[in-house]
Amino acid sequence: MTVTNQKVRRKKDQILMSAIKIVNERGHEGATMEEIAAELQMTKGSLYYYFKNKNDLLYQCHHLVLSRAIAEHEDHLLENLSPEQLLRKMVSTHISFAINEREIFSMMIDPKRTFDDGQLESVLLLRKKYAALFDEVIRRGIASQQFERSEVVLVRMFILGAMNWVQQWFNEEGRFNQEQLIEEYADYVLKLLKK
Amino acid sequence: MTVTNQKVRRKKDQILMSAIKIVNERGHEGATMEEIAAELQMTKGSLYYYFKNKNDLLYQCHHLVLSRAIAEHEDHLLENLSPEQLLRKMVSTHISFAINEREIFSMMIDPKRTFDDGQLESVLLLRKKYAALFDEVIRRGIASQQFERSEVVLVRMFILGAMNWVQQWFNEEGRFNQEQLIEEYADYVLKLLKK
Amino acid sequence: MTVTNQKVRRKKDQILMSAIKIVNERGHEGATMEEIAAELQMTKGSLYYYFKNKNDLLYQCHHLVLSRAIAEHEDHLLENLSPEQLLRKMVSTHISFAINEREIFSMMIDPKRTFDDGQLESVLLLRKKYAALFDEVIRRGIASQQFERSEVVLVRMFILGAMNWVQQWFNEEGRFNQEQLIEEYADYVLKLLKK
Amino acid sequence: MTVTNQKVRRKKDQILMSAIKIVNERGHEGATMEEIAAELQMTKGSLYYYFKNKNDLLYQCHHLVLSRAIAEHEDHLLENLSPEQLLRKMVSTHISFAINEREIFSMMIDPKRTFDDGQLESVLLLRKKYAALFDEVIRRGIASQQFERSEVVLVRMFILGAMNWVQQWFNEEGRFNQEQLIEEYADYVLKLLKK
DNA sequence: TATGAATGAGGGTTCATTCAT
DNA sequence: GATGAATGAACCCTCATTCAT
Repeated sequence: MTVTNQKVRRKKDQILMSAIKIVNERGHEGATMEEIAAELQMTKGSLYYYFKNKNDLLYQCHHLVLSRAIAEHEDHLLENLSPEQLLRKMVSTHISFAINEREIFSMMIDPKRTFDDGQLESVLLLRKKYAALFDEVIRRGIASQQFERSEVVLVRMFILGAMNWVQQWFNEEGRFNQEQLIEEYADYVLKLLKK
Repeated sequence: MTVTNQKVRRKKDQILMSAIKIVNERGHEGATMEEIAAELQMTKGSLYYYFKNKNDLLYQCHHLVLSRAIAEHEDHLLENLSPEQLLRKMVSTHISFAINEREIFSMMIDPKRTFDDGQLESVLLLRKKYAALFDEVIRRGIASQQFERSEVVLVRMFILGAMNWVQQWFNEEGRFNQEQLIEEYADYVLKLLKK
Repeated sequence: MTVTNQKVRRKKDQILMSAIKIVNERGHEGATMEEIAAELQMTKGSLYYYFKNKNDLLYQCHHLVLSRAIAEHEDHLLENLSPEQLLRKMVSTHISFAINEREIFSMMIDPKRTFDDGQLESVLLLRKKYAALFDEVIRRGIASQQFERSEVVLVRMFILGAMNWVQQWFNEEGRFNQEQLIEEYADYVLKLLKK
Repeated sequence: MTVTNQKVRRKKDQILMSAIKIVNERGHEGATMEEIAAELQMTKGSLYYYFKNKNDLLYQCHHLVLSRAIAEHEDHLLENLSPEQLLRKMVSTHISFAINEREIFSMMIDPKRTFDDGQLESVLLLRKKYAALFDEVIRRGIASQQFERSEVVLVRMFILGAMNWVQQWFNEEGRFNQEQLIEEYADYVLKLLKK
């Protein structure tokens, strides 16, 4: 990759981070190209040098986020842990993303109304991949007879939903800190799954 | 209340129903005053006779839906059921609302972005009341030693999150229908809570 | 037709005239909705109450103009004149339109790049109708053996082109006035056609 | 001229050819500097090394095309042909340009809208020269008593208009090909002029 | 009460143009 | 000579809101 491409890549990433921040503050309809640009002391027009249009920008935000989370989960999968240990790590990763990269993760909501066909396909693929990681662990647990047989897809949805919701209310100053929250939630998840 | 006021009240309700429908279809940013009015064969301008502005209309939609859900839960609470039976009913009510009043209900997700201060206070109050209903049942279960001791607030958040998330993916044509979904989810909830 | 519809109709016509004027001065790409509105002391946004978008406005301009010209030609056709007399009248009408309603007529130029499929079809139909009026007269002349046999379509194109071009250069203060021009051009046309 | 200047000259010509092509495809408002540059695997910015601005580029396109057409006509004038033969050749040249250099040639239609004062003067001069070539032939024909006496300017306008119009409708796939069209049109022109 | 009509602020997008490197 | 990057003005269009009737 040329030096130039690296610079473009870095700039694109900056814009993405800026966009993610604004979108999270204002919602993806409330976020304007103007604001996203202003965050980086650029002008609206400049964004179009890097992204085809607002939708494209939004799409790439989404893509970036999901990719990172997937990568982290995949690292865990390579570590050769028991299903329970593995799942605890994944819960931790997921909730950490949801809280600490709140801006990023909250974009998981409602792609169907936002993206066009080409983008949607790609996003849906990535989401499927993300979900599959959890399904995989759950299936391992069932196979090793540590987890109860169940509708894997449904229980995974249940768990992901519970964890995603954390962003809506979690607040560092509240009664629980992040670690406690994660531990507690991991317990819930395992109680749900184990025999 | 005068006859006139009754008529106004009735019209307001019609508008709310129309608004709820459109908002559920298009999202609250995608819904336009034009469409909401058209649904009732009115014109945009007329809406402003009944509601101060779009925000006010949206707020009252939200209020209405949340109130109804609360009322339904409260009915269950009066029925003198076991904590388990009660919770199953509440899960059913909640998920039904989440699916059928998709968008309006999901305004719960981020009211701070939508409502102004006066409205926000009222909404937050209603939400607190809503949450308290679940806490109440959980506490009853713990008191009767059917449910395990736990951080009531945390586990309630976990459960509500799991159920809210349903709107993101549930689809009538999928592998599970609404009833099956509810039953399964109720099982999960109870597995989580019971000793 | 209701009174209201009449008022809308009249307003629409005003806007069309305004649009025609601006488009003629600036070209249809150079003409902005802003300017068209300003001409009538309206605001940009108001135009969208009457027309779906710029393209629609442009389309209706075009349609209006052609319809009027067609109507005038059709009046002549009913008058029971000899092909030569008829053609002289049509030349007069066409050139008059081209000069006096310059703004209007110059829109006949290049619809393919401006209109979308639905509009294009309608415009093309109207143009075909317009052309057919001339073809009809030419055919009558040939049938009555006053005009020479020829490729009707081609010779009609030749004639219309010659007349349309007048708008590009004619100028009231020039060596010829409008009447002289029309008479001379009618002579050319007939010289071209007659045996 | 230095070697460098020659290279610049050659590059300028390449750009002009590219611009002419794009303008002919997209119209002079639809053509973007980006596209023109892309055609030559250059970047937008580079064009500004060779041309002051888009208008300048357009102007030079126009100038080039018009000059070529004039040159071609002048070649014919040197060939010592009869007025009729000469005119046929000129009709052929003109129509060929009108069709093949569609957009550039049709800038002839309204230069006042496109060019600034300095450019306009030059263009108008060139056009006058162009028209004069036709007038010359017509006068020769009248002088040699082959053509009928007439208002030379008017009849020339008539003829040029008829030929320019060809761009509006001619289409390679139509009933007539370019050669047939030219022959037929030449016949019309001569029928118009000859005694 | 209801509406037709108008408004204006603002958003997304395009593109000619500039300029440091 | 050439380019990458940025700019900003302008444009089309949407929509909540207003107000006279």
